[in-house]
Amino acid sequence: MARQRADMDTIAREVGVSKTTVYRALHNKGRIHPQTRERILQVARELGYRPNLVARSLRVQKTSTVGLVVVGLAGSFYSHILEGVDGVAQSNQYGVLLACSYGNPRKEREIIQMLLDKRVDGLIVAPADPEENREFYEELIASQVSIVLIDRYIPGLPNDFVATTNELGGYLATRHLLQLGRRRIVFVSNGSRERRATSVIGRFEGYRRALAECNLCETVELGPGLPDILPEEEYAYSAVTHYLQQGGTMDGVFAVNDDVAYGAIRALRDHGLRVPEDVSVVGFDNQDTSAFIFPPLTTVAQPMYEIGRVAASLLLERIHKGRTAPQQQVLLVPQLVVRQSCGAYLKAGQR
Amino acid sequence: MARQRADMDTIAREVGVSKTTVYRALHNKGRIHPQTRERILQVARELGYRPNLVARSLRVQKTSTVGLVVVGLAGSFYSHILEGVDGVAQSNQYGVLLACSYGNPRKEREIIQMLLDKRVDGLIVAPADPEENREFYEELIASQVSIVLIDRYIPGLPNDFVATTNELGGYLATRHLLQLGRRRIVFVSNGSRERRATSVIGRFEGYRRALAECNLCETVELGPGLPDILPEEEYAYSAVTHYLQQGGTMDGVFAVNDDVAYGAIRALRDHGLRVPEDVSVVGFDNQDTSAFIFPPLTTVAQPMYEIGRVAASLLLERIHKGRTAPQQQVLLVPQLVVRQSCGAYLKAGQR
DNA sequence: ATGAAAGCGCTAACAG
DNA sequence: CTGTTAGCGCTTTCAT
Repeated sequence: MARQRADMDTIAREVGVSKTTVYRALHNKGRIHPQTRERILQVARELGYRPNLVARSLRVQKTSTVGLVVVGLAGSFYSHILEGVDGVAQSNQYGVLLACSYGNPRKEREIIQMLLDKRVDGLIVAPADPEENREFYEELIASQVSIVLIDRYIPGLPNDFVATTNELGGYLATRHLLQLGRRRIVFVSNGSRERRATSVIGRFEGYRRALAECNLCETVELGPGLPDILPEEEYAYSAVTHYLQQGGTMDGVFAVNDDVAYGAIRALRDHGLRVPEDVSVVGFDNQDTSAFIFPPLTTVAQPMYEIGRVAASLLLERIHKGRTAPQQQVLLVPQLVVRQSCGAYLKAGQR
Repeated sequence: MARQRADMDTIAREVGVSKTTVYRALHNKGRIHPQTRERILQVARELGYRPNLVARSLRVQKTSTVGLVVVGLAGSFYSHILEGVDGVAQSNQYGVLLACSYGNPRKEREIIQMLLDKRVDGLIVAPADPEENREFYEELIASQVSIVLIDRYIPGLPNDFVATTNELGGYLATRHLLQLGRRRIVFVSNGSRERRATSVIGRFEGYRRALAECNLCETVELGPGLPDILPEEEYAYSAVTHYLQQGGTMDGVFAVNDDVAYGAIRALRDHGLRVPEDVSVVGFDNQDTSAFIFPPLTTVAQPMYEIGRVAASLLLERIHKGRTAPQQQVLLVPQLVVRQSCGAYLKAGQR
């Protein structure tokens, strides 16, 4: 809190009017003599007056600040969401208080508590776990905290949230592999905590549905049971390697996200398998650099910037309308981005 | 600002003591009868009391919040810095108000003004331009605002900042290319605004110095003069393509950052040149996925998380000590990460 | 058209 | 060991 600048009282004294009049001039509210107004504005400028927003916040019981809690910043995933939120916030004169839970539910609670103590007007959060903080969130909602969940949700919780239809994404990815003639398609996931996220569950369900449509009822999942190591790329590498060494076979991989896909591809290669000739791989998220890896990754793109934008808009709406507005659960549709890792072009004879 | 919860007055009334006593109990300060204390704490818990940090901020003239202004969130670059800042902030009970300037100096000023109006205790900013806001920053510093610049600085400004020794990075990258026998090495940059950033200038100087050491005095820069298009990868693609089409030649590329390197590599390939056989490429930043692109990118790694961490620590120090502490300009040393795009392994016969 | 006064919820100096 | 009082800088009601 640097430079002790002039406050409204100083201006009032300087001009010889009351604080109230200064207020009216500054906000152009109520009747005020144009000349008085001008004089006040003039002096305010000379003194370099700047409103003290914390004083205002205390008075009006509103901070014009939202809290944003994400699981992690690594990868381009939350970066884009952040940009979306930032955009809406800036154009509505809101501030964004950001903090990272690093996937830790306890830390998530502490962060939210802190944000609430700072009296943010609302919260956007990507919850680390669908169950562990359920009660906590129920209480928040019961006590009228404006909150919108993103990316993952907490089943049964009556709140706003916005995410991708992960089930559809998983379906599209898997169907694409099936259409390329792949029949032994494995699902590669990413650590036990993440595995419980609704986003991941959705992707898996889509995978299962696509298989079922081809009368393939056996799902194979690589990952569960392994120690949770990071980064996810390493986790996937060891999951796939382990499976291959046990004699497991596959001709298609649906990776729960692009990082996992990178790890899977490396494992496949190190095992002497070619991608996409021997095994087709599809990822999820369309990370910024997935177009540049080798082979360029076929993946499911989520409209991440849009998720941030919509979440922020929804939150502001909720803040303004309070409980009156109905809960909204916005699902954005993902898109399959076909590149080389699945072999579609190979198959099409374009190679 | 949801749920109107109990305040200190409510507790005081409930327990039958004064607000001051409640204060003492809550903060465990001054003499207070253990029993009174217990009773107060008990009631506070029952009422779900939570301190109102905005009221406290107003009173103590300190918000325990820092502002963080970055130029963009795309790519993993600022993500890691953000994590570093977030880490330090969290462990010191500070909040982080984040906003993005998108490289626009005017927006940068507006954001900072807003953060200052919100009375952040200090600022961490990656300035969009080294000149356009010079006066603005001079005024900030003159009015005692605690501020630490990151990544780029404003020459001649007496303030704290932390960045990488970009000159050294540029030197290491270029020397590596020279040691591989490359002699016609071009520098590929990224748009006119970015080109003015001190970080970019430093990299170029390092490039020049390395060349000079080999008695190569001709520097070749690709990019200047072209229309500023985004993403940078596209910009680099067209810069390199353009040069090649004009009959330009090269056997080495030092790209100002990894995104630019990706674009350069693609342009080279599309022109029938092989990387690294015909042209060696080195990037800068060591983006998360640079290990996965094809060929894996040789690049200069900046300790980004560390930059964020140090910047935040420095800022907190500055906030606490005010003007007394001397200005610190911390430079962190970058490291060359040798992968495949330069052909080092090729050369070493390890292929 | 302007002003007086109260109060948001907390901290802190001072008094007892 | 506890209470009284003032005040951070602003907004807002009520009065003039």
